Amino acid sequence: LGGEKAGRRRAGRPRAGQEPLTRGRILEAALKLVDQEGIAALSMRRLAAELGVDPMSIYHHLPGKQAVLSGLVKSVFAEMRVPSAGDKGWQDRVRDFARAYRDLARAHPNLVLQIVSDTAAAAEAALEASEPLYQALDAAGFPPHMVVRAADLVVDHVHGFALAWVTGFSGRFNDQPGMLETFEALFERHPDDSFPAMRRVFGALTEEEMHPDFEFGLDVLLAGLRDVAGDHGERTSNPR
Amino acid sequence: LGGEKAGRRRAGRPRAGQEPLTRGRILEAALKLVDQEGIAALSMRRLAAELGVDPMSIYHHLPGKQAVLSGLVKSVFAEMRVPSAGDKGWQDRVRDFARAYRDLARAHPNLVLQIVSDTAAAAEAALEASEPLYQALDAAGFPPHMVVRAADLVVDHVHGFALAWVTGFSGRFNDQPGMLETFEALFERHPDDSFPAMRRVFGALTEEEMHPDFEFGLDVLLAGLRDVAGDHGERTSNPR
DNA sequence: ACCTGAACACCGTTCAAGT
DNA sequence: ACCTGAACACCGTTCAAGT
Repeated sequence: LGGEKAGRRRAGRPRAGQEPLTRGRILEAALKLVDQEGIAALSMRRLAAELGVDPMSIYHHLPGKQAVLSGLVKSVFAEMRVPSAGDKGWQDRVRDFARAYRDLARAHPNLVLQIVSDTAAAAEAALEASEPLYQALDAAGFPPHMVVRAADLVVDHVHGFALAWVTGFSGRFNDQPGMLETFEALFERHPDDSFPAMRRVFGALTEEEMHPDFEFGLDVLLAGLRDVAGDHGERTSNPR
Repeated sequence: LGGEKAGRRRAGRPRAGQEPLTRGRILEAALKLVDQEGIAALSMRRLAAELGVDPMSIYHHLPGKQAVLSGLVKSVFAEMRVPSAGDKGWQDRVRDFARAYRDLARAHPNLVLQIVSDTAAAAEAALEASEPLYQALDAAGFPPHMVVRAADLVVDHVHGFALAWVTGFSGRFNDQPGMLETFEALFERHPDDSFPAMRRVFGALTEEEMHPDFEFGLDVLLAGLRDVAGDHGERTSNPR
């Protein structure tokens, strides 16, 4: 059950024919492992086996497991591409950013927990990725303190959504057959007069209407920002 | 470095004088351990040592480590208290829920990652806790499909905020001296013409204005919900 | 019934050694 | 310089045994 990769190698420099171990090759293998088998499958020993190498060899390129995880977060952030602004209005640009970030999470579901929790690692990479968001909010004419808060809000929302999505489909919550049934089963184990609002709401819903809706969240956030900007914001520019 | 708790015990029933091991005592000790030393400190062996018991004894009350973690999530949810509705309007009731949920996260920072990611465990406990939120949104006159989406939105936002808060202060991000300095240090390692919007925004900010603001997020969300309700919602009731 | 102890199959990482 | 192997101090969990 190791990997069909390679037999034991001899100590010393790599021989002429074989490609040497590098940070890049290690992270590539680690990402593949995490994407395919989940974060729990990533151990230094397993990773080494996958690379056909002694576990300790990895430590010459990355200082430890934490560094492997951080490296993974950085490399997926580096992949993130926000569509160029063009002549779009600030709201569409905020949407573009939020969707690009969501897509990053969607591309690596097994890494989402790491992405949203390892801010230290994400900080530098996220800096690069966040500039378009700050440009959009700045272009909207919000004052600086509102720009940061609005940016936090958008990012927090993507995090919350990604988390719900990822735990939903690995747990049994957003599963194919039956979030509604899950709820009804829960209701049945409680007195009839408990949870009146939830019973009423879920009772009136189809399975499809249960699915989380990323765009709805964006609509609400943007409408809210327009509104609140009026109070605190002294909006100045960009009619579009 | 174990714990100053107890020496080895003998096999067999607990003696008359000592309190027997129970699910409750185990979870209590586990929560204390997690609160004080973090989630990484929670191992079955360490937990057993803390209880003065053989590691395997725990398995007679909880089927495994996953069950301990789920039990922890459930017990903190059980502590959650949302202020009663009184004659407050739906928006204040949504605020009450969101604040209560945030406070739960704030009370157990080391458990936040577990809370936001273990939806399976949270489902039942969260059901109980979420009824006030559904009542508020239902009372607002939103149609059922909007109630679930609005509820998801509020919960996702609290999750995102809690995550940012918890990783902020355990990493070095929201740290006492200097989020702003951290950013400036990052900027200095990049070309002068990079990140124009972020440089402008952060340049105009005081340290205090950097701090995340939970209430701002709530303001935006509620304003957005009022707005969007007008489009899709056929609001019917509760002028207040 | 409830608790224990040895054992199994793993971990991450240090350190001294090989080439 | 780069890789290795044994060793250390941990893990979660199974299983047979104690009282």
